[in-house]
Amino acid sequence: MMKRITIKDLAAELGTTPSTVSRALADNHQVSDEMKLRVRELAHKYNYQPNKRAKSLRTRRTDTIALILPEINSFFVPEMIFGINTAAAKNNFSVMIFQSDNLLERESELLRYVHSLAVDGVLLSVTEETKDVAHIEEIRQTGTPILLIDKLTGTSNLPGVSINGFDAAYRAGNYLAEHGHRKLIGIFGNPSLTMTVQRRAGFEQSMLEKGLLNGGSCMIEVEQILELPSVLDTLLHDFADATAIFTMSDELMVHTHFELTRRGLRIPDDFSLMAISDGFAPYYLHPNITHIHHSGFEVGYAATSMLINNVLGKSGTKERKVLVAPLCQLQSVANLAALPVVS
Amino acid sequence: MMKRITIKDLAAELGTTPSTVSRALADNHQVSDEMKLRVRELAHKYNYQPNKRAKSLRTRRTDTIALILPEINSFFVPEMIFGINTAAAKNNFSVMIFQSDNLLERESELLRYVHSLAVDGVLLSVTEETKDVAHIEEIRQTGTPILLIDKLTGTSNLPGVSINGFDAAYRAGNYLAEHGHRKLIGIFGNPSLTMTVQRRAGFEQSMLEKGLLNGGSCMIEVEQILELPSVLDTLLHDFADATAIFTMSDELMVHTHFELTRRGLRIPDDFSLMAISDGFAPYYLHPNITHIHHSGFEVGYAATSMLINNVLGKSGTKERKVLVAPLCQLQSVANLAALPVVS
DNA sequence: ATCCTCAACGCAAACGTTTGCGTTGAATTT
DNA sequence: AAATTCAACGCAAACGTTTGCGTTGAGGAT
Repeated sequence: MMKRITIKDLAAELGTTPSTVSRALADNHQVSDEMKLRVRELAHKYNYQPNKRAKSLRTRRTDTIALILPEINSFFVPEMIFGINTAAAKNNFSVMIFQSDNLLERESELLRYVHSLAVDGVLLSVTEETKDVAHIEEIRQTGTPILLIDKLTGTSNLPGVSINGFDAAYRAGNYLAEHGHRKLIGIFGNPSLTMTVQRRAGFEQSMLEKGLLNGGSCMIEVEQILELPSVLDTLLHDFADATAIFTMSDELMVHTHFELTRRGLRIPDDFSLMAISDGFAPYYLHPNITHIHHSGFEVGYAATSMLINNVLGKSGTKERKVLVAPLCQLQSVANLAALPVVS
Repeated sequence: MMKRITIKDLAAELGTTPSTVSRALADNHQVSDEMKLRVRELAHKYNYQPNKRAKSLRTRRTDTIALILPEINSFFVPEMIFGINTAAAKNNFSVMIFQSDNLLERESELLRYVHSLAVDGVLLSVTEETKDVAHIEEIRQTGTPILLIDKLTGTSNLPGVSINGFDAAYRAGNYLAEHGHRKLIGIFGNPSLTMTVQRRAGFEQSMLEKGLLNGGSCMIEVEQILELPSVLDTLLHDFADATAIFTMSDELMVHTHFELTRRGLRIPDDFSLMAISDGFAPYYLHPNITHIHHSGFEVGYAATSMLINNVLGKSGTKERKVLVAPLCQLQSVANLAALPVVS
């Protein structure tokens, strides 16, 4: 177990001072080429690694951002982390990950905690409980940039990046309508999330414009995924003549897909299925699910780049950024419009 | 933008010194109850947050561990991160995440980098390229505990935690054999991974003991998931009378499931399907896939607990720990043994 | 010979904590 | 009354860096 070697050790062995060694390693013009060479050789010989903690104490920069998210699920989140990590790595930043477990209380704690960690910025995906943003503003006032990611607050107008949920659901509705589907079932998640509100609104707007709102279509929200089987039982009975189902998320999609095939219903023959999805699960299911691609990678990458630019002072924009999600046309939606219309 | 308030500021306002404030906040017996009260009140009034970087510089403890993994996929990894995070949070530790992109070169860089970050320990999931462990030992010699996680090295005997892949695959093979399957197809991943070697060996051992090795069964390795469709084409043709398929991972499982259903083959009527899985995807697919549950959460949690105990000096064990993966019996395996045996 | 310039380096403070040790004054003991 | 004890606090160094400024000496200009 070797002692960790410091700049002082190098200085002592070279018969110089820490300041010169520091400058030499930083390639400062104040030190001669000869000295730079000697320093570098010794540093390499001892495999010297600068202590970034000490450095950050002095420079007040840590090159670290914190990511706080409600939970780590298997759909959207991994890709988002991937995007965040690559953007961070590109800028030589590190990222620390924390979970709020969807609890406002824990979110507040973590915000204070990362502040004590003196990170350069924080990426925050708010919990379902987060309405008031006092705890966020509290940290923000200290000068630590905070950027909301994916899950934004509804009431406040804090800067953040996410996809345009309204638009995504709106275009999904249009796609179904344009493929001749007149009776739709829309399945949504927890209604207390702004994400749900927006997507539902977009879908509703589409149905309104296409004149599908009051003709055997329906929209429903399931808070717990466990409720889905029984909800679908009711739905498939009450709206048996619906031709297409839309789900606002991957989780709802895979479970809906499962429930349909479990009942022996075929996709897209008996029901068409469409979703807003991260873009992976659609390829695991048969037939591949037509979806609006909500890329976790892009959201993560864009948000992290913005935040770091903010930290580096390259950018002063503190706006909300919404990404548009492209449509990915696969095999789960039947084109009824191609058939002769029965009047 | 308020200046960050420090222990000095508190001391100045209270007419005392930083040392007393520090002790007061630490509830040290050397300071009077009255002073403690005054300090706490002021600290609360100003919402004082101690600077952990400064603290860690002095105490030589950062309460942070680093996690380095080859990639962030959607199957095993998210749950493992979840497990790591909860174990860390329980001990008031933070975790930083880095990706090596499955490159040995990058792994070395990251190892040096996290060392310069002065983390208290590191969780390392090695790349497929990692044979030599010099770069790992280099950091280890400095006193930073390193624990391998999930993906271990084959040659060296560095401490680590993972599941018993041999045993998992062995029991999967037994399960299939005991359910009357005599001709099996085993599908495995990249053969250069020790994980693959072990699982394959376990499956082979089972087939050997059950006498299935040379009777129309086969084992195959696919390096790239993209190869799977064509590989299955060949397999299903050459081994058309096989009754069960085993896949060593989630990724192989979902794609195999897809390829089967795409071809109109029914599970388990035409083929039984079994896998080693993280335990989520089996429930998305129909029918639910019988699997050996390789819990990412448990692996992550166990490893992190071990590492932190090591950091805290509570434990000196530097062994390898293998977890056993329980069998989860669902609907994808037909019981042929219940049928009368045709002689 | 004197002055100025400038390259190359050292000194020391600072970042915000923790902590060993010394100091103070009051209370207790003899 | 002198000595001892002890609670409560301050001093200063230290953790490993960075950085403003001062110092040194050599070389060139006058």
